[in-house]
Amino acid sequence: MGSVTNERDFTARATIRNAALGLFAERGHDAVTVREIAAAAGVSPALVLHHFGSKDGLRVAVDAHAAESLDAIFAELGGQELTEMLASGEATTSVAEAFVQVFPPGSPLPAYLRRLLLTNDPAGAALFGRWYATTRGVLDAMIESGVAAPTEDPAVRAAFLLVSDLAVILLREQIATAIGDDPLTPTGLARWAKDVTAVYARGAFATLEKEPPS
Amino acid sequence: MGSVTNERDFTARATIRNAALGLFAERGHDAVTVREIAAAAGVSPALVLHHFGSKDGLRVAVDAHAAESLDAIFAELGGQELTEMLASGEATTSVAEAFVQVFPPGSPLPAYLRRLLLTNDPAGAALFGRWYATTRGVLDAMIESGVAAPTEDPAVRAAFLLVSDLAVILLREQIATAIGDDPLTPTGLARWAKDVTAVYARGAFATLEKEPPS
DNA sequence: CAAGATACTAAACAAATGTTCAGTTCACTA
DNA sequence: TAGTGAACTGAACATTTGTTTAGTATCTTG
Repeated sequence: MGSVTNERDFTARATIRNAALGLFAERGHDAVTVREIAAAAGVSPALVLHHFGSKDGLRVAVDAHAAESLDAIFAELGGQELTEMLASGEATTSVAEAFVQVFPPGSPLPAYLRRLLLTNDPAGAALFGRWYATTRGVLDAMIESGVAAPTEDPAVRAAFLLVSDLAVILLREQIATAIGDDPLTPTGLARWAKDVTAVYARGAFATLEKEPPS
Repeated sequence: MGSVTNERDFTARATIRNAALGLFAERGHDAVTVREIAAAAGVSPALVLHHFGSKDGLRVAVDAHAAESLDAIFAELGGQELTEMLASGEATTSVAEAFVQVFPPGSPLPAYLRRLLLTNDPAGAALFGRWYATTRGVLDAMIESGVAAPTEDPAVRAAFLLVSDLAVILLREQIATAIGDDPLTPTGLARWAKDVTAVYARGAFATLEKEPPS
């Protein structure tokens, strides 16, 4: 339970939590009132407090729910697909790609992930910590199997790869206006992944050792 | 005027604006009250409204001031230093590096840049737009002069380079706990820049043409 | 120096906010 | 069926919020 694509929980508690997730993601915790959440969920403001104790309790519940959903996506990357990817040699270890494949277009989770990582609350820090550990493990495995290039500082390398990937989600809107495609759509992601893969494969500086063939 | 390192404006208006800048950066616009800003600036709450009309007017003024300071930093990168960098071949076109060199350790501007880029207000979008245009120009110049590798999609390439750089500032705290060094200190940045430069120079995947020696 | 504007404050106000409480409906079970 | 507890609501409460207003000090300028 807890998947985002098929949400089968229609209890009032879940409805409230989902309404809060959407509003929190769009406008931030402090800018959203309990009354707005209640109205969006179609219940009375008192019921929100009845189920979650306080507005902050609701925030904690939404954080946990969002973190669980987000972890489910990331787990796919670090888990099963790693073997396939190592075998095929394809580099599809991208959080952004997983987002596009799993989430419906209007999902509030990308925007909520943004809030989660930017507000200094422990839920965001814990999420990043787990994702970093997974990234580090994948990177080590890739290096050992000869897919990824070795590096003197694998801690920084793993952080750079993760962070560059998350930046697509964090700066989604800005990237969209800059390149003319939303990077969290199949079309935009295809453009993005192609060029980023080129950088990861050959770098971004002109190769000084070899002269370019043309 | 408007530099951050030497702030010579000691008028009450500037004091209030700077106090608001710090509080906004640390806790977000909505979580900070006019009374807190007034207390931090050592003035009465009414004076805040007297100078800026409303709390939202203060936010706009702080946004403009922060954007001006941030633009001043970025302008150095895209402007004068570009020529030197192209001549020397060194790759120091990093916003993060400029931050470390220019800002005092406890500067609120990195955190405020974070808020600026995450809240969908026009000031952040405009800032990113300017920086993207500059990055794009620098990239084109680097490609033409043979420093940077050509790419089929320079719009995406420029966005990726800018966004990967900004991510260091956006995810500063998370990176710090992950790698054990604050990337916005000279020590941490040195580690970061070294490995990122390696990726930009040689990529992150193992080169497939040559078999690994082991 | 006179006077007008500007900087500044204390106090109060109206609206909004999180929260509480008494009471009602509903579901399940003994 | 009677009853017990949970789900749920409407209304009120206390506090906090941004803002206003009236008045005082301070500075500038003729």
